[in-house]
Amino acid sequence: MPRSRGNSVVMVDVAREAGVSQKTVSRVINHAPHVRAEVRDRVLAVIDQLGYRPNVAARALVNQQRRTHVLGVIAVGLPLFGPANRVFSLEQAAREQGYELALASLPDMDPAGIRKAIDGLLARGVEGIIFEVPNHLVSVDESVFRGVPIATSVGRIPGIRQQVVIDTFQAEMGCLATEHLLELGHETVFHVAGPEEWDASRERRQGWSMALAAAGRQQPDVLQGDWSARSGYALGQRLAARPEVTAIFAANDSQAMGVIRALTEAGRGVPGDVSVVGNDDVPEAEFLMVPLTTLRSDQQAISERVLSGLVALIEDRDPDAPGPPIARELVIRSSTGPPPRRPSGL
Amino acid sequence: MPRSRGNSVVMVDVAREAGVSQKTVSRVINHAPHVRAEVRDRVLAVIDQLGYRPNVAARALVNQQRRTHVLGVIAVGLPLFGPANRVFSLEQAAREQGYELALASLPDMDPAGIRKAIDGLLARGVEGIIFEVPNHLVSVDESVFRGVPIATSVGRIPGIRQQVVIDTFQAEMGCLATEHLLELGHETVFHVAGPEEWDASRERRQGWSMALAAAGRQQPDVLQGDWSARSGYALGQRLAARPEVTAIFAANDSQAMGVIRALTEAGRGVPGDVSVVGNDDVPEAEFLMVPLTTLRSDQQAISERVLSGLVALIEDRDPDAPGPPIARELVIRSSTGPPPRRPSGL
DNA sequence: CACCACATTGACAACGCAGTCAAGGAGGGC
DNA sequence: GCCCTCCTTGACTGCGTTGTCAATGTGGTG
Repeated sequence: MPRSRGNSVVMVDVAREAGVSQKTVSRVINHAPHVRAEVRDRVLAVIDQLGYRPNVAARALVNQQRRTHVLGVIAVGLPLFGPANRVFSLEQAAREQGYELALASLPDMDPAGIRKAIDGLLARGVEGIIFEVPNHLVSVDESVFRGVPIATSVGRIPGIRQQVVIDTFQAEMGCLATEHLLELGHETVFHVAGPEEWDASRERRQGWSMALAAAGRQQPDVLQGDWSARSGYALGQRLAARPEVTAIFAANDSQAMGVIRALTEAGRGVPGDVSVVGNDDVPEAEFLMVPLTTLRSDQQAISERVLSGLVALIEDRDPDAPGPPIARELVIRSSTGPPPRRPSGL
Repeated sequence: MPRSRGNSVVMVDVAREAGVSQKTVSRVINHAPHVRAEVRDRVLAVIDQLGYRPNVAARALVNQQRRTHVLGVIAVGLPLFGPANRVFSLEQAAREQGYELALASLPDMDPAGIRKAIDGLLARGVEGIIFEVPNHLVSVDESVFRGVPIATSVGRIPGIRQQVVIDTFQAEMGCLATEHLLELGHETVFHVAGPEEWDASRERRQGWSMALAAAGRQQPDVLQGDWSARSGYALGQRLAARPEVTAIFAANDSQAMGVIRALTEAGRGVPGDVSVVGNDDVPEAEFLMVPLTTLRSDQQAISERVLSGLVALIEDRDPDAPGPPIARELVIRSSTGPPPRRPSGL
């Protein structure tokens, strides 16, 4: 019976050993004033000796879910580079601000699953929720949040009051990519999009669309993928068959890789015949056989702002304090260049 | 003052509304027997109507940290594909078994950081810890675990009793890759390794070494990288300069990508002049310009076994129950082939 | 009809901790 | 030297839940 009373060292044990009352131990633990230095040291020594650890459950209970210093994260698509990286940088940012993260990872955006995840997080006493669900229109009723503030980097979720939204400039990314290709002299730019239900995908597409419109170019039909290299490959095969295609903006680097593979396979060189831009700047992008031109944004800054916004909301401060600027840039490598000369005059 | 008493619906509220005692509500919640169906339904209706949610803190408190159904995960290197994928599949496996995960993500293997992470997890009342720290010899004293069982897929951590270890056959992976290249006719196989301090890296290297020894081949010096494509590229450049290199086993797919880039850049074709094998089978591997021959193992099965082993330990059952077999296989694509003909006779 | 067994329900205690309030002691001003 | 103040400390209580045990009701058996 191993779990008999394993770590049963509780405050009273420390108190008895140190010859003080339980309350005094509590005071020492919480750095409360009015404890003689000598007593404090003695108590601390006993704590160390006995290996005492406060029981969070009791603490949370008495504190009436006031300060658990735990923030919840609801993440979808963790195997993807973007979300995984986001969670990682959030964790770092949280640690810096003295918070811990409770992660609920979901395979998809099923509303029932999301509701259950929120319930679970709330049950664990999180003070706020970082809602990394890729679609801000997913149907969650305000009531499921029970007044706990939330932060998101996708878009304002309708009907939720306690909410801070950090703009990640996805549309601008699409714009930057498209402008770069147009500046190189391409007639127009084709787009291999991510899944329609992801905000980031839709916004990047809008940016692409706006840039084309601003330049007065015709807007080709969009090819819709699912972030995967596989989908990029399949869509790339279709584009490779169309001679008028000379420039492609893929919504992420994985898709861009698949597109490049398909083009190469079909005998169309990159960037000689077709230019390709990705998005994310995955660590491998620089070291592919044809180094990928792509878009990068400062994930660490985004996470810091998401986090400080949420903490501000929790602590009743102004959630819109500036925070670090979010850098974003086009990284030009080898997969983009001027369009090929027209085969026959003009 | 938004955080006044947000979700103050507690059991007594439900009890009062339903006209029963608080204890009866408790029974309904916990599916305890001896509650009349009619009463149960009435209570459930009130719970739904009032939006009551049990307070975990109180629950955990009274249960003496016995059953929180939360498992801790200590993960290092989350931005890497392997660890991120592992956490994801662990989360799924946990959900299936009725557990939740509390994640502590660490940037490195600093022992102080690990100790702090364990403390934090323990403080949150986890019943077990999945120790996804890539080196099993990292110095953690048994006492910091306070009797909580741990599971790991790296290797038995010395001095810890309550422990279940799942073998992930890393050495076999190295073996398979090397044998494949030897069978193709290569004289020997060069190895671009991962960081020395990662168990997985050392084991893959051992497998490579054993396969070479078994075939009676000479064992080239190892080039040590850090999992990144960048390091693969740097090391690949050195290998590209040596004409005797015709086969390379890279410890993961990212490094393999970098190696292939370096080789190509130096004018050595893959697989025409040099064959390259990776490890992990990242989703992009199939869709690179030269589709990567690589090794794949069944992450889902590994996670299931890690989890069920840990749960068995927690529930005092046999932790070595079989569980699903862990499939691992060589995926042969285009980056490997027979060695080139010797330039001059023999 | 008496009695027993068992289903159903509730009153009360306890979990580990921090808040409240009061008691004791030391120090300073008159 | 007296009184007031403030520092230090401890006894007691309550947070929301479940375990224990007793009380009540219900039905079946002899």
